[in-house]
Amino acid sequence: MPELPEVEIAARGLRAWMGGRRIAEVRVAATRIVRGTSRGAVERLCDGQQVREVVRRGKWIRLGLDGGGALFSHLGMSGKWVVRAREEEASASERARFTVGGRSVRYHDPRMFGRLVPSLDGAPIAEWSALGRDPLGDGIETGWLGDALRRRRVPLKVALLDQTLVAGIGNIQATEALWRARLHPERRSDGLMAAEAKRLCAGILGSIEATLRAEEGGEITYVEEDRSRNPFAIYGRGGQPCPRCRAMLVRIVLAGRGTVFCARCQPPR
DNA sequence: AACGGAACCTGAAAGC
DNA sequence: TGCTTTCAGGTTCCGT
Repeated sequence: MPELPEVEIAARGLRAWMGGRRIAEVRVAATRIVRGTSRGAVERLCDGQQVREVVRRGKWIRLGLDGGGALFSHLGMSGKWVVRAREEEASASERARFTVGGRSVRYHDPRMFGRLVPSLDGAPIAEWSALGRDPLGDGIETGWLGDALRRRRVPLKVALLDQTLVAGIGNIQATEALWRARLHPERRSDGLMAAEAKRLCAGILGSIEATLRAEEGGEITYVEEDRSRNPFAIYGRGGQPCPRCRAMLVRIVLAGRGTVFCARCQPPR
């Protein structure tokens, strides 16, 4: 599912396909994707507008339009931006279509958890304003992360999933970052030593960068669409040996989410 | 107030 | 073989 690296790749795609170009035609097919307002509102906002910039923060993308408005995009769990020839037929999961530069930029989202949110004056929507630091855009550093974690009293995994702390981390990146940092997902966030916060900071950035390298280029495939192409070290690998120490990877449910970790190199405390 | 769990969805995989 | 059930999880909402 889309987390920071996948959304970053989507933003790069949108920038290449739409940046500086005029939207000649818009069609939003699924009302559920828009929510709160009508699909017509999105169509009226974007129709004929030039895309001035494409910015990503966390798992959100903001398309800035030359008329002053903006369109915000969240991919939910199965959203994807793709480019197609204009004449190519719509797939069953197509929810919106933007004709730009002679090509067709399409939003696919089979499960429809994603959202397209119009902002008439370009002002940030509440979800965007609430986001914490973006590891790539803002950068994160050890001292800040350690302080922020110590102010909370939740399992580390829960803290990492909180978009108001570090924006863009989802279940996969949280799992991978904790493994890289050799930290147990249930360790309490207020009990971290400085050295551990340093490892976690490096783990977050390392995992995001590794995922970006593994997934960039070509059209993106989410791991649950094709499990044979799992680029992650331990996500989705419960019951298999830890790639670092060969102990059996354990899968638990934490905060309602599948959580894989190595009981040997991610000790409970 | 904070926290857990359900709901929202559909396609794929597992179970029978 | 084919139908049914379970699972996946980002975010919001609701009940305790």
